[in-house]
Amino acid sequence: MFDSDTPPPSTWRTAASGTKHDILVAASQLFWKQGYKGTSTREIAAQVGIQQPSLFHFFANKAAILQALLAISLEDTLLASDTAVARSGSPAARLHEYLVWDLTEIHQMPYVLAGIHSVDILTTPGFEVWADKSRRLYTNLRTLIAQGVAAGEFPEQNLRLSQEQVAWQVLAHISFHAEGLSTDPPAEARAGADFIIRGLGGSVSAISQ
Amino acid sequence: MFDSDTPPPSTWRTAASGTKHDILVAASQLFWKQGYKGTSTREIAAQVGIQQPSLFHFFANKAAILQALLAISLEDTLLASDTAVARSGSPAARLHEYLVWDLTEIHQMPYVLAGIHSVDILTTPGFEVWADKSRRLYTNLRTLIAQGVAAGEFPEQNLRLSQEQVAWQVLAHISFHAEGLSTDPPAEARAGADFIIRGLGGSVSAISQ
DNA sequence: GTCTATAACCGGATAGAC
DNA sequence: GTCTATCCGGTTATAGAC
Repeated sequence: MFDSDTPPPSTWRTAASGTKHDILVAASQLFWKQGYKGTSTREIAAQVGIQQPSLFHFFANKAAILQALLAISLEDTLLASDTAVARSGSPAARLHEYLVWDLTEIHQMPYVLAGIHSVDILTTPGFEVWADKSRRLYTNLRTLIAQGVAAGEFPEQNLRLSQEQVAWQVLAHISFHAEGLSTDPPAEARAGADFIIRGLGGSVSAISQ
Repeated sequence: MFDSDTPPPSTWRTAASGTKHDILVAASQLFWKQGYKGTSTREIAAQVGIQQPSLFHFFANKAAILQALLAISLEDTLLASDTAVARSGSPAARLHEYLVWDLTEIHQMPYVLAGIHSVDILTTPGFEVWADKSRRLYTNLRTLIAQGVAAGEFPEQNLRLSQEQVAWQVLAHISFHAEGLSTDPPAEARAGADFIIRGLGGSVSAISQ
């Protein structure tokens, strides 16, 4: 996906310790299990081992925690998908490579970045930036699939449905990982990318690893 | 999936009108968009056009609304998956047939049955019945895939991961339908089932429709 | 940077009239 | 069957001490 000298900026690797980091990890797990609105700031604080008002020393309000997680979830991912769209060569191979990268990230990061992309969150006033990034990410997915169709690697299909299918496959992996079911992350990332390429009607064996 | 003289019992078709039905439709849409905890009984009532306390004439409490939706979501589906597992013949064909039936139901029913199977709901005290049905449904999915592997229709794979992939594909279709993006439900149900069979490593063309 | 105390608000649910 | 009025517990956020 990236040349060895140009890795993607890793937002979450830079803040890998400290109370602020602990809050984000705890919040992401609780948002995944219970949803954003369903998680109280008391629960987050309890998980971290501090009192509820202490959260507001690190984040202005509850929504700021959510926005930090959206940044981690969307910024690198959008960048990587931009790169995948712009590059030349087999679209199916580029999509596969992007997916392996994304699913590998999911297995490596301490956050559980599901439950923060729901309809109501992205339509909340003040979240237009994230709604826009989310929309651009999904547009990139459709573009990659369309390129694959044009190249004869995928059959004709409903691009909007295919986009939804790909996006929800990623959520399947987040959930699988968060439930502690992962035993061989690289193998599972590959299995996830393979599943999607095959599902879209492509051939995995045609992609040179 | 079923002989023409033995259709599955349709829990949701029997209560297709009235205020109680309207409450379930409104609640399912809001639970999908905002989650169970994130949806207030006042919002549900407003959507139906009644005052909040009037809800409690039809349902003992908020959880009873959720349980009614879980019944609609799980009972027929579990029954259909039991049948798919028990029948003889090609496992891939039986899985495909079950998926087409399930995805077609999703497109026909007035409810949006996502957002009610989250971890925290199924682990709530008093919800053991639904947790059990959910577990049995997922076991059936794994069994069908394992049968397909044994029959040589699918390659060896991580059954737990495959189960997760199949389950989340169904959620992709619920979301696609709920967003009003559906234009040709039968075609989309088939496309969804095909995607999964191919994703699992099976051949769609080998399945006689 | 973390705490206690508390303000202001919103949640589910009940009582009882009509 | 639907309403108004209301209780009570939980929620976010602030004030201010240490």
